[in-house]
Amino acid sequence: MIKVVFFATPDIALKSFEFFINSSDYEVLALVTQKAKPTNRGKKIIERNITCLAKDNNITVFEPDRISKDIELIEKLKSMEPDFFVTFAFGQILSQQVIDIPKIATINLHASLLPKYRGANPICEAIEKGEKQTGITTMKTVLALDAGDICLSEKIDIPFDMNAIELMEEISKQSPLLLDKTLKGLKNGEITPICQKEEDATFTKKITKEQKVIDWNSDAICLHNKIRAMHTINTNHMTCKGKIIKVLKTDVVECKGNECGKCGEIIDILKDGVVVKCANDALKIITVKPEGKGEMKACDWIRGARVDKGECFE
RNA sequence: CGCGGGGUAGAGCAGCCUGGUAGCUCGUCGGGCUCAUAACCCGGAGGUCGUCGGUUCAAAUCCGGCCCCCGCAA
Repeated sequence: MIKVVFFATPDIALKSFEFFINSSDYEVLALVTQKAKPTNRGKKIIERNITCLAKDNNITVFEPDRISKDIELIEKLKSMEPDFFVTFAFGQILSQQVIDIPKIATINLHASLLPKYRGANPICEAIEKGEKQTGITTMKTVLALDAGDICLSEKIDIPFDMNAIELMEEISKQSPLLLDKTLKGLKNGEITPICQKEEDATFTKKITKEQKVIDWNSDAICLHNKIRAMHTINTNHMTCKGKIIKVLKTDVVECKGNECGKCGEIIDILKDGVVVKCANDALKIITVKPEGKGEMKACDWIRGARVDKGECFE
């Protein structure tokens, strides 16, 4: 039995955590996660799915404010004598003291093909940059962000219409196997971690509020990438008649010349979408979510909103 | 008690303020026009107006309770 402490917070790590719990090769000693914060409307505190899963399986849950400074917790973890620490979207930075606790190694799974897209936001940014492929990488955790020696990686294709949620699901699905192979490989000495080429490293940035607003003076392809990158997590929006309209799904439509309209203008209403002129080509809006409403087809929305061809989005 | 929008036909909405015949754009079904069509014309079906109660001669509309969905902010 390989003894593991799992460090994770959001749902993307859920399947991996579940894998460790259910596998007879592993013993999950504890889950370390971020404290649940008041979220949603009202001020309800909703327990995270991963915490529920741990509790359902009688696994100890730790929710430190800052693990590196929690001496009591560090001592507890030491006394558990783990073989591995596995971190996957944990959300806190570990100190060297914590990294050194497990007998074999502290391993991190990162959602990109390192050394590209290091940092907090690799999934969205890979899509936004129009990448046709990304992946997941396991590495030995070091103090510098996502800079540890690489154990294994797995490539994942990004089709033209894939959004961030779908990519996350794919990553979530493929992660357990990669973690399994990594841990067993390291334990048996079959894996020799390879250091990253620092010169190839790129870093992702946090998403800002301004990035969420659709700028119709961009190229259609850029907007398409941006919208699927931000899908549901940090959805892009536009304004129409003073209301916020979130844009969930789009496609790029060829548009010859610049005579067909100005940027942001609705140039066509089709059965399956609303076509809006961009700097280059046009964007077909397929699915939207208006302020206060649920997700709906763009053509359904435009029917009820009484907006016509020729009008502009801001 | 964080702020706010909403629940009306299969879909998206209007109507509510100022109670009195269930409306619009689509879809669907039938028919017509057409070489043809996602276009056009004619006709039809389809709604306990979220739910419970109150006021009233009369409630989608006014009043109160409850349920559900969503946006912002964090």
